[in-house]
This record gives sequence, structure tokens and C-alpha cells, in this order.
Amino acid sequence: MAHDLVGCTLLVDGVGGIIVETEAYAPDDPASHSYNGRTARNAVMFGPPGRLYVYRSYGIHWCANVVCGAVGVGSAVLVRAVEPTSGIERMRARRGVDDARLLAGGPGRLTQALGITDAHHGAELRRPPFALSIAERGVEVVTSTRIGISRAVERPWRYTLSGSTFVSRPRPRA
DNA sequence: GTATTGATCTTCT
DNA sequence: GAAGATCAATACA
Repeated sequence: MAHDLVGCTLLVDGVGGIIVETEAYAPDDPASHSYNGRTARNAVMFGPPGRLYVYRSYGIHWCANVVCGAVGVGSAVLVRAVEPTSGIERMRARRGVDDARLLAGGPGRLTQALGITDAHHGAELRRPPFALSIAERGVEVVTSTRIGISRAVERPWRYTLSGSTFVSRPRPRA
């Protein structure tokens, strides 16, 4: 799922772009919020796939995940970066920056640029205001280790669009 | 260019 | 009480 989401287009109320960076989080994964079982915060991860799991990160930002797998599994894909294609001026207004790479390059930036908050927690991605369209064929995806975590660091579950300059960190940290 | 730190909510120990 | 799926501002090289 995480691999296939790269290259797809994600819009919220017409604002968004091409997903260029994702990370996978699995139930048996110490870095996953679902690792210690179901809680009030992560309950959406254990629900039906295709919904949005939104959580507060470091007390400041929102981060957006696509719930996948089956009901009761507890698996999700963190959307880490988008290449802006639609509603760029609205993103600039929300973010207060000019550089397109800083509009939605990073999980916290992305939610701010697309206007995603806890109000969208549990929402279905197939229904408005969301729009998720399939990738074109021939998308080249690079696999690397995840970033920003301290547990299960070795798992190669980060997926980026080959050659994209809109990822949160161009080079995976060594 | 890299390094350090403050912001400040939720969960886990 | 500490740590965390982060970002931006500041200080240095």
C-alpha cells in the first residue's frame, strides 16, 4: 500500500498534489502507534481501511495516515510529502512560505498546507472533501529506511518518488 | 552547510 | 516524568 500510494494524487477540497513520500507502519512494528494494541487515539487504525488516521505530533503538528489492511489489523501508511499541483496559492497562504518544496514536504507541513486537522480524523478518503486518484503507470519508487523514529529503524519501509525534490529529506539519513 | 533548541500535547513508563 | 512517525529559528563552520 505504501509503495503504491507514491505517485497518486491527493486533494483536500481541491488543494493538494502528487504523493512523493510515504512510510508503512505495521501491527508488529515497535515504531507503530498500533504496536501496543488499541487505544482511544489509534482506534481508527483498527477500523475499516481507506480512512484517515490523524494524530498530534510533538504537541504541535498534525500527521495524516491512510488506514490499510483489514478491520482489526491496526496498520497504516504515513503520508510524509506531497508535490503541490493544485491550490498552490491556498497552500502558500496557509503555510506562509513561498518555496514549493516547503509547502507540503514533511508530515507536519503537509497537514497544514492541505488543511488537515483532527476534524478529519476517521474521515473516508473516497468521500469529499477528499479526492485520491490512482497513479499513472511507470512510477519509479525508491525504497529506504524510515526517518524520524528511534525503534525498528532498520525496516526499509520508506517509499519515495525517484528523483523528486519535494521529499522531506532528499537523502535518507545514513 | 551542520548543530542545537524551543514549542507543548499525548502516551507510556 | 520522559519521550515522541516534527518544524522553525538561531547559532555556528
